[in-house]
Amino acid sequence: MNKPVRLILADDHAILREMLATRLAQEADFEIVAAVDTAEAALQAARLNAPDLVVLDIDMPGLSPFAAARSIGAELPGTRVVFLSAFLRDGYLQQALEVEAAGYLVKRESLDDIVGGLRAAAQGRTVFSPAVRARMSLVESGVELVARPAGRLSLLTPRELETLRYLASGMSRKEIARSMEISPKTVEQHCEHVMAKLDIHDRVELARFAIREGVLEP
Amino acid sequence: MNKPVRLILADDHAILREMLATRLAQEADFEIVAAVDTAEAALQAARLNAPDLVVLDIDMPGLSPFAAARSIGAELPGTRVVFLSAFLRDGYLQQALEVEAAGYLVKRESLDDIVGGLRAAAQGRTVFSPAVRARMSLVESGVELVARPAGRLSLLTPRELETLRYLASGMSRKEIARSMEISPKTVEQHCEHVMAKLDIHDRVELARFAIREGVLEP
DNA sequence: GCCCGGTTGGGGTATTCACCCCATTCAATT
DNA sequence: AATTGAATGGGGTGAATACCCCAACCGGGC
Repeated sequence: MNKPVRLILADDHAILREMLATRLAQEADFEIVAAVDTAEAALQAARLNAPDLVVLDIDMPGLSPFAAARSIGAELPGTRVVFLSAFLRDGYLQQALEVEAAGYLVKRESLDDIVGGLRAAAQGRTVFSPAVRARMSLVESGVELVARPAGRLSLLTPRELETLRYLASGMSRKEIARSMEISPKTVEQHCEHVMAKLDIHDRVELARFAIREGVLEP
Repeated sequence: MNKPVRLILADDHAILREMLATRLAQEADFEIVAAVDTAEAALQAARLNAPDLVVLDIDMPGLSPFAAARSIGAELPGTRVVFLSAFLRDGYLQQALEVEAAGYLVKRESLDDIVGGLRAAAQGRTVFSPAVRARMSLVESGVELVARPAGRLSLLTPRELETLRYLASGMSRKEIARSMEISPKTVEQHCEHVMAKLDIHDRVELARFAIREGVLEP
């Protein structure tokens, strides 16, 4: 009989956290050493317990789960991190790859698949949900997915960022041109650069990106 | 011994849905008649089974859970609806009150509290998470929430609201048509009605409106 | 019965958008 | 001096959008 996988579970949704902890505790090869509701608490618990696996929900307030994962990776060589999120976002995926996560699972996945994924991750494999893998192959076949530490916003030049704000606020190119005192054609040029750099192909996605990044109020 | 509470569970996160179904099935007084991943499927299942309780996650793609709740309320007098969401938003709360929901629980609540809340809702009580109640008293001590004049969202028909969610998520009319299984022309028609009713004239403003109103994630 | 709103479709048009091509200027680096 | 990147412009194309017209069906209410 192998030693059980000692794991820490971090999710701010108590209902999910408690149920998943209960479920994993029923598995003979899992041992929950902590179940917490912030990335910071997960980091502290990891330092104390040096677990085999840390499961981090991405959508938690407070300390960035990616920052916590980076610290864990630096301080605890024997501890692997698997991300769990309700959403599949390029920004999440990029950061997960950047911190060399052991996996990225989405919550629409079935329970058995997730438990199986965690088991595989504990055994040293790198696990991604099918939807995540699909997104990865799409991206690498098109534009390269190069890790950018400061977020994709830093790819933009000042003028492009300014254009993004106007674009995401819903203005037409003509209106933006008047506001920026340049030609509509130049606005269009900036617009194309922004979209290419962010791998976004329509204005609605652009607006949602801007809102998520905090450069624009909803 | 009372008859068990027959309930339908709708959440697009399979992991949450399956675990909660398992947990409720262990309770002697609950009986799961369906566990689905869209509001539409929940509505159909409710029509077939006339359950005592329908638990609807709010953050699901497709048919608005509030529209589904309205239909259930109109067609099935004996069926009560409890909303479950990761987020507490005024827009959600307002719509939940509008459709006379039996409750609004947030996922940061502990499992026992949520199970207890569902039990209380099945017994006829109206249940709100503590955070939701706090928000309600805050709001009603200031401005009226329910009688808010800015309920422009209520101007939309169910089908228009559903279209709005797709529109604001960035999909083209063709894609929406496929998702809704209607002609692109009808999507366009709904789109025009939505824009006219909301006095909005482009998709970016539509997306920001949807995000502000809580019908869509950023 | 009759009307009306909701839903479903189609036609047409002008505008805008996304995406390619291209050139020029200018400052900063190499 | 040469090059690179940013910013400024223009042309053109195909698709999507916003907005107008119209009709049919159906269900509920007056």
